[in-house]
Amino acid sequence: METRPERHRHDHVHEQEAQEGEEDAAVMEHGALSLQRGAALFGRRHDEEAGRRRGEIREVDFFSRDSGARGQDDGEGRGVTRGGRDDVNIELDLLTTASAGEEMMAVKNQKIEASAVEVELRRVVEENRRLCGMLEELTRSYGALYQQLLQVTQHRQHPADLMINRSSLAHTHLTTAASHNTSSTRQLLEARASSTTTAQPHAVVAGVEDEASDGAGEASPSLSNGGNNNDDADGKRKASPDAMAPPPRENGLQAAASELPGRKARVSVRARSEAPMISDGCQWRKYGQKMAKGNPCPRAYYRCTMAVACPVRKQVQRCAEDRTILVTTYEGHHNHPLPPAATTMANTTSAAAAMLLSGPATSRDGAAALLGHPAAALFHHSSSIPYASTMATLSASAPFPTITLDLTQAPGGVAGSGGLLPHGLGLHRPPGGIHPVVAPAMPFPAPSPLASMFLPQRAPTGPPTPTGLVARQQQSVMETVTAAIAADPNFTTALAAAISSVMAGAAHQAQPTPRGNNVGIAGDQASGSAGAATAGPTPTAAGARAASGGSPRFATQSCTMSTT
DNA sequence: CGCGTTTGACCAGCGC
DNA sequence: GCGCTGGTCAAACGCG
Repeated sequence: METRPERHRHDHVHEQEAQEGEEDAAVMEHGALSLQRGAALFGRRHDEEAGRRRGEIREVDFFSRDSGARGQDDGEGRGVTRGGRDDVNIELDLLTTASAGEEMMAVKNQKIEASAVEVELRRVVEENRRLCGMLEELTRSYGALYQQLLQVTQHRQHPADLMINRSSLAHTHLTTAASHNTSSTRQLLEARASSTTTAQPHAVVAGVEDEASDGAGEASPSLSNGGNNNDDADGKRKASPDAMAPPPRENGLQAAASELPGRKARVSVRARSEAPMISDGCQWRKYGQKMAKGNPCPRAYYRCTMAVACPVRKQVQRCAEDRTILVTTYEGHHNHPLPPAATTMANTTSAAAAMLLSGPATSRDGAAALLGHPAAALFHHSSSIPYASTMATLSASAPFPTITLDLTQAPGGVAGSGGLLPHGLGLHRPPGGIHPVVAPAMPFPAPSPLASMFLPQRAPTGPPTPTGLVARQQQSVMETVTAAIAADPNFTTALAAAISSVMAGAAHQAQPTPRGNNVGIAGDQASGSAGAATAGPTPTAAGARAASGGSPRFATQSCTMSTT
């Protein structure tokens, strides 16, 4: 930092020297950048050397024997590095003048060497950065594979639950370089494909595959599968972009998906927010608004506009019971590259949907069904999630399987829409208020990183609130969590990893980690969605649109997952 | 003028 | 078959 000005001065000086013909051709050949950097390094090195020799040489007639250029150079360097100690600088230059020819050559050689070292340093730094990235990716892939191994183990213990999270597997295939040797995984995929005749969430599976194809081909329109799956009535959208989507692949899963059009997964996020919009990294266009039955607040319909034919849609509606709760429902899978923030959310929702549909949810047996889900097994297996001992949901007659991430429950068991039992055992009542469910509780530091994922991008009015500051302070934790989620399409797995990470991070940051936050499975009929997420409109859409820049208060400090 | 929102109309699914 | 509801379309409108 402090040497930067000095470096610039040296660069400037040496450029002048070059222009004045005092630099030989050898130095000039290194180009301006190398020359300058090398000169800068040399300047420091030279100063140090001069300092070591300080006291050995006492002559003071440098200026009288050197060129004007050198004098200028010395003067520049002296000002910065020596703090105005002219004697020191003089000694340095005196040393140079003692043996003018040889010293000049030595200096230039040192400059060349310094520039070479600099270049090498930069190269190494770049390589190190690249390796770090690779290591991170490998770590993520390893974690994903490990969690999937746990799932496989669990599946073998429970043959009835042979439903495999195809999405996570596919994702792993895409993201892990060493995935080509996961024969067991492929076997499981085969088994799953052959078992599509069972009452499985085909729509979700198809959507998952779509996500996989996304990973394979970024802008692959194959996501149209997701669109088909998501469209409960394909014929109803003759003119819609979804209808333009290619037909389902010959894959049996796809065919099965088309056979069960109503089986489309949704992921709903309930967040307590006074802000009209929440940020999920995507761009949305409102295409409709309806008054939903039993809710005075209108429901807004949004479509992803990041791609022409992106099938992802989302619904935004405020909770009838508590209008401070914003329910955002995602549906479908993006067929285009997403920005990191959007990718995180998309992966999260897709993974949640995959988990939901990959389980025996069709039985609608409630708790038993979800308890049999491999994801639930993960919770059981995870020693870092002491409260995740139960996954239950009561039967909900929702037309679509929906998994709800409830971020509205406050720490300490104070719930926004539903109460929390001691130790985080939550009783979540969906907006519809029809199906209370027992939700497993999970410790979360406050504010919840998951909630932070939905940090609002706009606020109706007013300056950033303290909550926003807190959120920024914990951005690193957020990033850790979101990265963990994004790394694994299996939402439950990722969530477990995220929670563990958060807990560790919270301890590291010496931040309080109240255990009032929960992650549970519950029935929610009010919302659902899958895909990417973003801003949510409010009943006051116009005001919401106009408002921006603020940081609405997010009291979301817990996460409850509910499924229907 | 282009883009996004609003809003009434239309369509399909579902229950009675 | 009818009505209700959810979801979507598309013309009208507003804003920058």
